[in-house]
Formats: sequence, structure tokens, C-alpha cells
Amino acid sequence: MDRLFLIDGHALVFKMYYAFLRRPMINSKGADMSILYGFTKYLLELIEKEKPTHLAVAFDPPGGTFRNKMYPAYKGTRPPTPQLVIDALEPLTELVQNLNIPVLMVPGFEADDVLGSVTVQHAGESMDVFMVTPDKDYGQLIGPHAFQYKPGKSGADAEIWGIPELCAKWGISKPSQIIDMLAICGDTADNVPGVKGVGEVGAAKLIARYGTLENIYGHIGELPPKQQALFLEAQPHMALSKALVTIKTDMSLPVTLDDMRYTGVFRPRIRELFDFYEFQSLKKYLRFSDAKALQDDICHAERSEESFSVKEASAREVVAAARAAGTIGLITEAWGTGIFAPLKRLILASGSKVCTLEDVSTVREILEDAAIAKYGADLKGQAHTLAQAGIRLQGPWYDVKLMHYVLNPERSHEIGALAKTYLGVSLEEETAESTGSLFDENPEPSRLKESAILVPLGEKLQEQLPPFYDSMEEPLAKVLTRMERDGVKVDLGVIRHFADGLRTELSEREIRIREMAGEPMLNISSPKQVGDVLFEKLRLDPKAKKSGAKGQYSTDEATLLAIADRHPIVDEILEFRAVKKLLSTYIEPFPTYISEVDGRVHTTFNQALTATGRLSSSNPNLQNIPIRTERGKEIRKAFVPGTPEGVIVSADYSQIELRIMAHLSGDEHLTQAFREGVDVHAATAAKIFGIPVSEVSREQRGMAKTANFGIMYGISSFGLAQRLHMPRGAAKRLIEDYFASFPSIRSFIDGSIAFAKENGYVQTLFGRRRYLPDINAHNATVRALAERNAVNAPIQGTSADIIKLAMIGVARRLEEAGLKSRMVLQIHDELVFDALPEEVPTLKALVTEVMEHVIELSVPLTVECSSGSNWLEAH
DNA sequence: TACCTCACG
DNA sequence: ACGTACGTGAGGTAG
Repeated sequence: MDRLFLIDGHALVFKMYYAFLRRPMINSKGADMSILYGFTKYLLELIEKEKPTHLAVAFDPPGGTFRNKMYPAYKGTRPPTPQLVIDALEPLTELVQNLNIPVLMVPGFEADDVLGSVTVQHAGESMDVFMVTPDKDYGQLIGPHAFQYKPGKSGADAEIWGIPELCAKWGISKPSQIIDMLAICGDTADNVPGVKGVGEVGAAKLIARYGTLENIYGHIGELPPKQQALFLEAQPHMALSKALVTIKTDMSLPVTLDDMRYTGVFRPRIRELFDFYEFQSLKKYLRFSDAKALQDDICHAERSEESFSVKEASAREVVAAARAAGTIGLITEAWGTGIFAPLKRLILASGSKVCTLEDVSTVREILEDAAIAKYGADLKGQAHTLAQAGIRLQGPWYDVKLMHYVLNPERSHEIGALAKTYLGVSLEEETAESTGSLFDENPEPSRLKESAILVPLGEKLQEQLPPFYDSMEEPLAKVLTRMERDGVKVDLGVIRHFADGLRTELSEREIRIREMAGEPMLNISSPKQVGDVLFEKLRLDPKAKKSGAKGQYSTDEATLLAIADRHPIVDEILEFRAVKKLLSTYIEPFPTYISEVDGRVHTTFNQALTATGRLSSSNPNLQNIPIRTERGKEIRKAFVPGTPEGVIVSADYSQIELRIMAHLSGDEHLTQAFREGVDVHAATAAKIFGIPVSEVSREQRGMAKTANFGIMYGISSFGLAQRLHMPRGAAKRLIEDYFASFPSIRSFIDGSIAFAKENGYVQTLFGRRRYLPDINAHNATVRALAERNAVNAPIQGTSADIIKLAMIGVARRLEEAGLKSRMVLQIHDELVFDALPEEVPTLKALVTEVMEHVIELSVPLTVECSSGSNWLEAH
């Protein structure tokens, strides 16, 4: 149900005029800000309190209205409008417009008529309309979905009147009777005549009894003689009186519903206006808007009408222009894909000058010039391609995707979208002749235009870029380039040897499972078929329910484990799946990932993807190589050093996320446990179960460990209960005990959520933001997810920040020390090195030192570093 | 393409 | 009453 709030501007202005009459607000320039401030504050508070989905403010236009034509004396007796009110109207209109709220003013009509028409035409099944006004005239507009919202006097709550409240107040049966009532009692303020001597109460009583004005005249004989005379005297002008008090509802509307949609985003100018008027205390209302503007990628700048025209020029001209500017935009195209794909063509741009080259020898110098800033999209990828032409891409990297990722990780970083949002230009258009042809030798114009916008786009993004782009992401991009290029050696022999046994095991299990199921054609990889066999044919769980859109049984591991004791087929299926997973995900695809160039595997680290700031790895994903099961671990034996004598070194942070939570929350017990170097999960258990550490059992420690993780992920008693296989009530008590033992953790969680609700985002220790637009959602499930994100993102994100800084530090130190050992993988809290044996002691010391001291927290960071002849042994 | 399942931190 | 721990990538089936 949407909620449209319509504000009677004049009524609110007068309310503020009187409210501040005795104690006006004067600003430093001596101007009276009472009405502007009061009105704006009321509006912002109304929005916060009532959460309208749609909003508009109506004012009476200057000049007369149709009622004056009908009755020249209309409002004729009204005292002159106070000067303060007159002076407030224009700036007020500007303020409201810059809050992105439409101002409704239609020449010839009063605000009542506009609001009446909007109300009647939009109130309905999916829209409740609230008319914000104290004026009783509006009663006539109240309906099943139309309400009068009467602002409370001196801070009291507003009253919301619907049909029942209205009818109860006046003793009438329907809102339209308000018109008859008003016609009778008249309106001295508006100079509407009415029946002399009959007021609100009298009029209401008569209407309650006779229904309509006309019916009163029909039964005029029943009235007391005095009243009869008054009514007869008024009779000639009663039609006029009724017309004057009738609010129009059939005007053609000046705005659409969409125009009135409230987005929560204000125009950038509103900040200037608040500064100018000195509305310091109202600025807090702008924070969420600012966050939302960023998060929605809107309102970044006034739309410049720059054309970004492109002129093809010689390479010399482009280089000269780039040297003069100190910047250059570049796009590479490669023959094929992969890290060693040769360079096909290079497009360079400076200003409007653009050139395309196949022979890059003439531009090598500028690309390798550290004084020239490089602008592009995915410069890590461009650097790989340029490296094929023997060119190192040096100088500062302004990667528009990466910059935008830093500004807002969860929105699209597509260049076309960025161009549109930040520059107001469109990349597609013109040649819609879909030049996807393989034989097309010329880059289509959009590629040229794309190259020309890189520098202006990058410069635009720089304006709001936080410092950690330069100190963290930019240098990391260069480190990752090197890691991807170096790759990691995978021994195919080890993999093949392992594969043979698994394939035999897989087919044996398949045969056994099909026999047990009595289904010779059963596809065990099909969750649908497995579900049907287990729950329909074998009826292993009569309570099992089909779930999901297509009515499938769930057959995931947790579900199967729960019924494993009922039939041996269940364990067989689980084993089959485990083996199948190893083969099809970690074994069979691997040969295709081994480069023909150097025999190594080159993953891609995606630096502009995750919501929290982590890296991800793909093609292949080397961040999810098995380790938890004995059989899975075998795969790690295939990750070996590049030379036979070499060594794999692995260094991982111990409990980094929990340490970060200790730091961020300042919890004294957790902090103390880490400082003393004790087993934190055991210490946690001791605390929540109220026993000495020495008496903590294995089970209790396990529960505490699960609880610790649960806290960091945004715990729910349901989730914890499921993981600990205990009743929800027990899980709930465990959580209560946890919070009783660690009160600072609870305030940390509450504080993170409160921060998100107020600001619209959360951030890491280094200022990396994650926007949480759903944090105030009405849907509880959606909101709860955003709340868990508010807790988890700063923890996971800070951890990601720390290891990123460590990687930069390690890479620098490797370089300075002239070591030949290489950093090859990052797995969130672990770094893996392909090392020379003689360098191992130095390397371990260097890596441990950098990782542990890259930042000083209130708790120590500790690193476990070990080595072996393959990745498994290095643990 | 959408969904399920499962590998990792 | 409902859905439920954070963040990923990839392979399989089925529509």
C-alpha cells in the first residue's frame, strides 16, 4: 500500500508563523528564519515519521481564483497577509523543490482544489492519501482511502481522520455533508455568507437531522420561527455559498503519480540552501539522502552538455597532447582471450584526439612513462595484453571500474553506465549496425568514443575517491597483475594419478546406488531424481516437503544427513556426490587451465566484484580448492613449486575476523583473550557457560566457536540451532548467555545497525563503504538481511583491507630484497608463495613481519607460516 | 537461463 | 506469518 502525503502549504506556513510569533528565529544576518525553518523541519520530520511513498506540497497561486469571478467579495474581508508570510513563500518554494518534492500551484485555483483533485483521483485500493491540513473544509474530501492528517498543536501527535472520525465529530453520515454544513455556517475568514446566526454546531445538528441543505428548506416549517426567518433570508445566496465551499475534485492534474514519488534523494543544491539559511540542526536529514544518491548513482553532478567529440589523429599528436596533459586514456584489444593473448590493437586518447595502432613501438615510451597517468577500464587486463607487446604499463593507474567499485561496490561498473551517470553521455547510439563481425578490422566509433571519455570519467570519479584507492587498490592492482602473470604450477601427474582411483570409485558407487534404488537409469547428479527416489519411492522422510517454485524435495547435505540412518543409500549418495564434485570441479577441468606458454595456471583475481572488499578468483577459482576432507585435500598435493627444488610457503592470519571484531567492539574480554594468546573459543565457552577454562569440554568449545561465527554473520537463534543441532530455545539461551558475557559485542552490533539506519551505509576501518538500501525496508526478512550485512560487512571488509595492505607490503619487500620467490595466491586470510629453498627463512620472516604489523589494532595479529613441497604440506 | 548443490574463507 | 548466519565460483540438470 502506497502512501501519498499532500501538504496544504499555506496552512503550514501560517501554523509556523504563529508558532514562532513570540520567539522568532533570527539568523546571524538578522533575518527571520522562523517560517522557513519551521516548515522545513516539519516536512523532514513528517517524512521520517510517516514514511510516505509519495509527497507533494500545494500553495495558493498569486492572483485571484475562479471563486473571485463567481463572487468578487470572496475573501474580501480577510486582513492583509503578514509580510513575514509573504516573504517566506518564494524561498520556501525553492527549498521544497530542492528536496525533490513537487510544488503544486495552478493559476486560478486554490491549493484546496489542487489537493482535492489529487486526492480524489489517486486515493484507491493501492493508495492511501493523507491531506496534511488543520482546515475543517477538507473533511468533505475524506473517503475510504483519503484521510485528513491534522498536525498536532504544540508538538502533540497528529490526528488522522477517516470517515468514522469525521462522522462521529459532526454526527453526520457521509463526508459530502460537510459541504452543506459549511454552506450554512459560512466562513467569516473567506467572507462566505451562509445563514446568519447559525454556527458550526447548529449547522451540523441540522444536517445530521435533515441530510442536505435542500432538505432543510423542504422541511423549513419544522424549524423554530427565528431560525426559519434566518434561513429564508439567506435562501437567495445559499447556492453561491455552497458553490464557494465546494472543493473541486475534477481538475486536470499538474503532476503524475510518478512525479510525486518520494525517493529520499534531495538535489545537491539543498546543502547550499541549508548552509545559506543556517539550518545546521537540519543537516542530519541530508545524510541519508547523500548516501542514497551515491548508492543509486544519481545526482553526481549537474549534467554537463560536453559532447566528447572524437577526432582521429596521428599517434604523434595524441602522444603530444597526452604529454601536455599528463594523462592518457587507453583501450587494448587482444587476439583471443587469456593472459597471454597477443595484442591486436591499441586505442589511445587525449582530449578529443584519438588514434588506433597496431604497431605500438612509437608509443612505448609514454606507456612506460611513470609521469603519465593511465586511464582505462580493467587496467590489470590491459597490462597483460600490453605485456605481450613487451610494454610495461607504468605510472598511476586510474582504473574507472576499480574507482567506481571503491565508491560503490554493488553497482554496475560497466563503462557505458558510468559514462551516462557521471558524464551524462551515451556510448551506444550512432552505428547501431551491430559491428560484431569477426572480419571487422576497424573499431566501431563507440570504442573510439569510449577511449575519449576515460580521462574525463576518471577525473570525475577522482573527485569523490576515498584515499584508500591510491594507498590500497591502485598498488594492489599492480601486485595482482604480477601474481596472475606468474601463475602457479599444478602437477598434472599428481592429478591424473588421483583421478584414476576416483573414477573407479564413482562408477562402483553409481552401480550400488542404482541397485538399491531399483532404478537402473537413475541420474544421481539430478537433485530432482534423487529427491523422488528418497522421498517418494523409499519414503525415507514422510514429513519431507516439496519446496521451491517447482515443488522439489531438498536433497542437500544437511537434509540427507538427517535421514542417513534410515537407509544405506543415503550415505552412498553423499559419497557419490563428494567424489563427483572432486572429479568434475577440481580434476577434469584442470588440464584446460594449464597454459601452453609456461605450463602454469593463471587465475584471474577479480578486484572489483565483492560487496565487502574481498577479492574473488575465477577461471579457475583457486580460492575454493578442497581442504576440509581427507580425500579433497589430495588435490592440494598437485599445487607445487615451479622448480623441483622449490618450496611452497603458506602464511595465514589466525582468527583475523574475530580479532577485528574484538578491535571494532572494544570488548574487554575478547581483547584480553587475544592479548594473552589463549584459545579464544575455549575462553568464550568458559565465559558463556560460567566455568573455568580448564573445565571446558570439546563440545562446549565447539558450541562457542559456532556462536562466535554466528555473531559475526548476524546471528539468529534458528540458524544457530540448526548448526548446533539443538532446539531453538536452547540456541536462544546460548545467544543470551553470550551477550550477557560480552555486552560490548551487543552494543557493537546495535551500533552498526543504528549507524546503517541513519547513514544508509556501513564502513570498514579504512573507510570502504557498503550501502544498505534495505536497512529500513518494511519487509522484515529483507530488512533483517540488511541488518546482518551491517554487522558482517565491516568485519569481513576490514579483514579484506588488511590482507590487501599486507600483499602490497610483501610485494614491495620482495622487490627490495631482490628475492626470486613469488607470491602466487591469496585465499582471503592466506598468502601462498612459490619459493626458492635458500630464500625460505628470509621469506617467512619477511612475510610474517609484514602481515602481523601492517596495522596496529587493539589486539595482536598473528600469522602462522609454514612450508612444504606442495600446498598441502605447507599447512 | 534458473535453480540446486557444494567447494572455500 | 514468514524465513533465517556472511562472502564467493562452478558444475550439473532441467526448462
